[in-house]
Amino acid sequence: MPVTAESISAFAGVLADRSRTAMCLALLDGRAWTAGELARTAEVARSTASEHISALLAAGVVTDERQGRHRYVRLAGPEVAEVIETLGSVVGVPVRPTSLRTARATGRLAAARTCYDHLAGAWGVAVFEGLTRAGLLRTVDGVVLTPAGRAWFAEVCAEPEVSAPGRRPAVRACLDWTERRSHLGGAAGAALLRRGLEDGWFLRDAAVPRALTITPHGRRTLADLLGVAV
DNA sequence: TTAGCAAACGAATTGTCAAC
DNA sequence: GTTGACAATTCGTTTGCTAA
Repeated sequence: MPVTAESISAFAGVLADRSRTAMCLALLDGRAWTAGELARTAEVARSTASEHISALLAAGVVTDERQGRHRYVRLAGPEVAEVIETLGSVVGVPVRPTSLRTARATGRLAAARTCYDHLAGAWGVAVFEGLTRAGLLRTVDGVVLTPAGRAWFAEVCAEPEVSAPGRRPAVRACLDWTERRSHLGGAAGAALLRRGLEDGWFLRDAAVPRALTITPHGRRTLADLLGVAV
């Protein structure tokens, strides 16, 4: 489909609403949410949420899947997640926390979080820079995986297809809205987060959606592999 | 001041699931 | 098969904002 002023403004127009943006921010965790969960997150009635979800579906921002009486909604893909994350970095004026709970949640998200299916926050940026320092990524004229980087991901993440030709780029520099620097997106970023969760480097924070906790084992592993410390 | 529009809400309806 | 609970959707109405 050709990119036109109309198609871009239609996409942006759908995001230009506080409730729909709140839903998209929740969906950045990469999970599928029910309409009811999204309604609670956006602090609107279920009926209103249903209308918003229809608008997001029509614009191609999200996809849905019906399972019984539930309707599961997720972001249409990592490209959409990166657009939202990048928007956040552009407008990311620091918000003064209104409570201790908000301050803690903001701090945890800034330290480490998921950006759809890859690692973001201070740890995400540190990993990106560690990969670059180690010569596994080259960041001149865009971001590419070096031959050493391909071998590294095949060994560490046990996923040789990270660099295989496909629809999704192997690596992407995704602008981090809290750090204002790049973290690792693309297939390699997703593989690294998957590996980290499977191996217990990171734990999902039950209290703060999208937030991740770096375990002592994760700190040691990332320090050994990439010389990364935050 | 008024008309038009978008967002939000609540009530009613529909569909699904689980227990009996 | 029936019934109650729950989730999602539709529809009509209200509210607030903006432009004329």
